[in-house]
Order: sequence, then C-alpha cells, then structure tokens
Amino acid sequence: MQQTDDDQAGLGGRVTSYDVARRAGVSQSAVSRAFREGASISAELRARIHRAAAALGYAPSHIARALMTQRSRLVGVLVTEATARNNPDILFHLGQHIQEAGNRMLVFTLPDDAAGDGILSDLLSYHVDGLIAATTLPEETLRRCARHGVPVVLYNRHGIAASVACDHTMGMRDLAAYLARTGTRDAAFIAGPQEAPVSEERHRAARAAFAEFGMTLRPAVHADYTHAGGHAATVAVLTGVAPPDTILCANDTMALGAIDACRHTLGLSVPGDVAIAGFDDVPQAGWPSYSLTTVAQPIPDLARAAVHLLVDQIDGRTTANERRLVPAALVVRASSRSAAAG
Amino acid sequence: MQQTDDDQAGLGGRVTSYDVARRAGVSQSAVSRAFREGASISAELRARIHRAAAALGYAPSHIARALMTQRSRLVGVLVTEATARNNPDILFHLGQHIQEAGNRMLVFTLPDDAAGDGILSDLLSYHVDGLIAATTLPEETLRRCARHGVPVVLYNRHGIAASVACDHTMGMRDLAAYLARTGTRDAAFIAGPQEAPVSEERHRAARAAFAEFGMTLRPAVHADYTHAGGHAATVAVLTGVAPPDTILCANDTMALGAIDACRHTLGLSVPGDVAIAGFDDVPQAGWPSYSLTTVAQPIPDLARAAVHLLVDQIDGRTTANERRLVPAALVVRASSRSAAAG
DNA sequence: CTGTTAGCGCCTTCAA
DNA sequence: TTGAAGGCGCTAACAG
Repeated sequence: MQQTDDDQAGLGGRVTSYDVARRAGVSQSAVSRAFREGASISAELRARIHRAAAALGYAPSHIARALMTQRSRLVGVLVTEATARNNPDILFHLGQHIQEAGNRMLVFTLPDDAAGDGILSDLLSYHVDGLIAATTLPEETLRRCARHGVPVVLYNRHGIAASVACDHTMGMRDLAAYLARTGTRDAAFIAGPQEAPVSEERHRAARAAFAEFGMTLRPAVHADYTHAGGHAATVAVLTGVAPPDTILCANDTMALGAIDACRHTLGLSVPGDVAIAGFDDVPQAGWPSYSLTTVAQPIPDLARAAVHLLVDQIDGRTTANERRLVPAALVVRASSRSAAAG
Repeated sequence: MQQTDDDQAGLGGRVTSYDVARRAGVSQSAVSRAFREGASISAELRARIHRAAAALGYAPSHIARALMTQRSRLVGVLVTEATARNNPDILFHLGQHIQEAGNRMLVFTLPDDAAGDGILSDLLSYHVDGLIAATTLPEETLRRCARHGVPVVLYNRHGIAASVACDHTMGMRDLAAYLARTGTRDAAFIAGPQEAPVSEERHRAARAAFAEFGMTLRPAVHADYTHAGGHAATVAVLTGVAPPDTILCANDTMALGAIDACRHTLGLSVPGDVAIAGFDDVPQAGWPSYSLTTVAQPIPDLARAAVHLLVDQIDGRTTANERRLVPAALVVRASSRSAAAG
C-alpha cells in the first residue's frame, strides 16, 4: 500500500477534511484532530484517518486553519535590494531558522532602505504572525504593528521594537586597537550610501574608536557598497595630496575593491604602501588573493537570535522590545600591517 | 485628516470588513467591493468606505479572500541550500518578478537537491498558486502537483512540467570553440557534487563540445561548488603526472579557487602555465584579481521567464509544459590564453 | 474519545 | 448600484 497514492483526487478540486471524513466514516472534527499534535484521538482512529487522507492526497489547509486560529505560521521578512544582493546569507539563515520553528518565510523586497512604509497593509493582509525587518521602518509603522498585535524584530537597526544587532562598537574598537598597534596614524573611511544605517553605525563606532587610540579618521567618502564603488573611492582618496596610511571600509566588498584599486590600478602594495580593512568577513575576504583584515559579522547568530526573539513574542513569552547585541570578531589577515612591524 | 490614523484600532483585535461597514453605514458587501478592482460600486461610496477603512486601519484579509477565491497569491519557491548560498541572485530576481506580478514569494529551503519530496503536502497546505522549483522533484511529485492543479516551473531542470533553463549546450560550445582557438588541447573538468543536475548538464555539454573541436576532456573530478573545493581539486589535478593545459570548472566559484591554487599554492601563472575557465559570471569573476573567462548565466532573464511562464499557467493562458531555453554568453577575460597566442 | 454546532473574514450568488 | 444570505475549509466550544 502506497503511502501517497492519491489516485482518487479529481483534477483541480481541492480535497477537504469533509472528503476524508466521509471516506473514513468519521466526522470532520475527527479528521481535524487526526492532523493536530496532542489532540484527543485514539491511535487507531488517527491511523484510519491518515490512511484515508493518504489515499485521497489530502493535506490540511493552512489558510482555513489560519482563519480560525489567528495564526498563519507566516513570518514576513523585509529586506532591501542591497541586502538581498550583498548579504544573501542573511536571507538564507533567517529562512532556515524560520522553517525550523515550524513557520514559513514570506519575503518582501524593497527598493531601498526607506521604503518600508506602504508595505504595512500588505503585511497585515497576509496575516503574518510576526515581522523581521532588515530595513528602516518609520516609527509610525512600528507603532501600528504594535497596535495590530504584530510583533517586530529589527535586524541591525534600532527603533521602538525588539532588535538584534551586531556589536559594531566593540568590533570597531578591536579593529582600531589592532590598527593602532600596527602603525596606523591617519586613515580614510569609505562609507556606504548616505543614510545607510549600518554604514552610519560603523562610521560612528570607527570615529569613537579612532579617537580613543589617538588616530586620525578623515571625513567619510561615500560609495555604494559595491566593489566598483570601493575601487573608485580608493583611487580618489589615494591620488590626493598626502594620502592616508590606511583605508577602512564600511563593508568587505568595497574593501576588496580598494585592494584591487591599489594593486591593479595604482600599483601600490597592500599593506606595504597602505593598509586596508573591511567589515563583514564575507567568504571572499578569506581568499588568498585578498586576505582581507576585517571584523566578522556573526550572521548565523544574528539570524538565530532574530527568529528566537520573534517566536518568543509570537508565543506570548513576551520579551517585548528586547535588544540583543551579538559580538563581532576581529579577523586579522594580510591586508593590514603585521604586529611585528608596529 | 491623516490617511492612516487608525487610532480606533483596539489592541490585538483584527479590524474586519464588518467594522468598516458599520462605521461607514453600509453593508459588508459594499466594503468588499470597495477593495476590489472593477467591482460595481459608485466612486462616492468607495471613497466613503476607504475613509472609514483608513480611520480604522483596515486591510482586507488575503487569507479569508484566498479561501473564497481559491487564489492565495502565494508562489512557492523551492531552492537548495547550495543554490541559496552560491547563487543568491536567483532568489532575489525571482522575488522581484513575483512581487511585480502581484504575488508573494514563499521560500522553501531544502537541505539538498533530492529532498523535494515530502514538501508537497506543505505546499498544498499553504494553497500556493504555483511553484518554481530550482531543485529536483520526483516525477511522482510533479504528477501530483498537476493532479492538484498546481502549476510548476522547473528552474534549470527538466521534467514533466514547464521549465526554463540556461542554454548550457550553446554556452559550452562557444567556450570550447574559443579554447580550441587559443591553444587548449587537454583539459581537466572540475565538477560539482555528484548528481548535481546543473553540473551534470554542463559536463555533458562540455564533453560534446570538446569532442567536436578535437580536444581531450579528462574524466570529471568532483568537488563541492566552493572555492576551497576548487582549490583542492586543482592542486590534485596539477600535481599529477602530465598535467592538463586547461582547467574547466562547473561553476565560477570553483574556478576562482583554481586560480588561487595556481598562483598562491602552486606558483603557476594563469593563463601562462594553465588556462582556467568557469561558468556563471558571478561578480567576482570580473574583479581584476581574477579576470576569469566564463560563460554568463542570464539569471535575470531566467527569473523573468520562470515567473511569466508560471503566471501564464496560473491565469489559465495555459502554456503547459512549455520549455524555454535562455542563451548564455561567453565572457572572455584574462584567465584564458588570448586569441593572438592561438 | 467522538460527534454536533457555530463561526473565523471574506466573496459570491441572488433580489431589490 | 446596493443589501441579504450562504459558504470557502477548518477549529473551538460543547454535548454525549
């Protein structure tokens, strides 16, 4: 006997619990119970119903269930286009944990970081049980989520909601301490796009840390988070008068572009002529052609924390507005000067 | 008057069409019509209802609507862990087009390519209107989808369903022709994991093309699609007796690992000592540290085609089981010998 | 443990 | 054009 020989299923028509009930000679509630954990039903009856269901190719409807239970098991995930492209791992890890918690990930891609506004009614339409936002949400939107009972977790953002974030402050401090020890005195900062919150936070952290260790950090040069952007900004910075001894980038991809600019366009040696550091620890940072010194953003931990925080709120173990800071780890590689030289 | 001052919304309770109806002094059906395109309703009434809805923070429920209309506006997307990590752009572009078509993307991540089996009942539970699968689905599963009226589009796969795929055959042929002109005689092939369909297809295409141009293609060495895997396989291949003059990889990431293996581990020059080529044209392939000769997989086109094919089926413009082949473009860079040298 | 009854929020006939 | 009644597929409250 096949477990799934749903030969009977007519074309098109959805198989309902009613159909299964008739075939098994029981009530609809029995079918409902047979497909719910810990429902009051005898093992025998459940088995019989499952057999009938398999024969019919029946699967309980999450949609109808959601209508009754007020739980859709849908988690909305908001990402910007830039995040989806530059840090795809975020989406992947969030998806993993969301699935493990028995939910599904509904992805909303926004063109840019400030567009999270009009999306709210859409979110509500789909009855998402909760929301993880790696985009900037207006306070007004967050308040409305709260009013509608939709828990929100902000990813690498702050606001009037729970949040998880990489500890940029400590990460930058560790990096700055290391650079200070290895001869950096005067560094340029290549930032992401204007108003990119993560870039701003890293910049703020860098300014504080550089000041603490008595190094100069020049005003930020803005680029667009891409390799090409980092490349161009680096050329601009290094061809000016009195070039800096170090270039710090708001993300790895731009730092990789900076390295390529030095070696392939400007004929400079890294770290001989200029030290370069990034932030993220993307896979390419570890490849031998680059060996980029950087700070590892713990994406798997961030994703896990985000989902757990959200699920806790959904389940009413209300850790509302909890803020979780996940440590970032300095990764020293060859693009910065070695300690011996300091 | 604020457009969205849903001050009235009590905490928790969902605002229903009934609430809006009462506030506007109309029937529920009127509210329903006010939120549907082309419904029979006066502009005046619609405006009044929209005002009441805005004041209440009402958004129509897709869940309840789906139950009636049998259209969830949910598109399921199946990807393997490997795809989600190595080719994240796929997910991004699919999401874009799915959203543009007025739907939402429900992501199902599978551990490996052969696990698409038990997922079906889950898919049905969520009433997905259709399915885009970048994983291998058993014929049985595809048949059941058809029986249940769920259209499927296979992404870079073939089966008894509609499909879109990169034209690996032509792409490989162009690459082989170029390599033949530039001195390749004897090449190694570094494949992806055993049974990875895309890798197998590229391998098959490579064998045919190499034979056509009278070059030797050695038996495939299997790696895992990663940089480290490509690196290791390359070291193994090139330290044997009679190393090949060219290394062809089933994807770019491994080819990048191959280049690093040559330059940084084996002290060989690329393409001087050995030419290297990949497939995909990931962003890194164009970075000056690599300049990888490769074949561009047209991901944006593939994604668009996949979504359009699916939407056509959902809407009953039934182009069932249509197969779309999207051309791939040879991208010549510095990791292969130049034409002049041939 | 099992069946009956009501209703989740909406869309769809049908009358008016 | 508008309103009233029924039902999409399921679960929750109650009876037995």
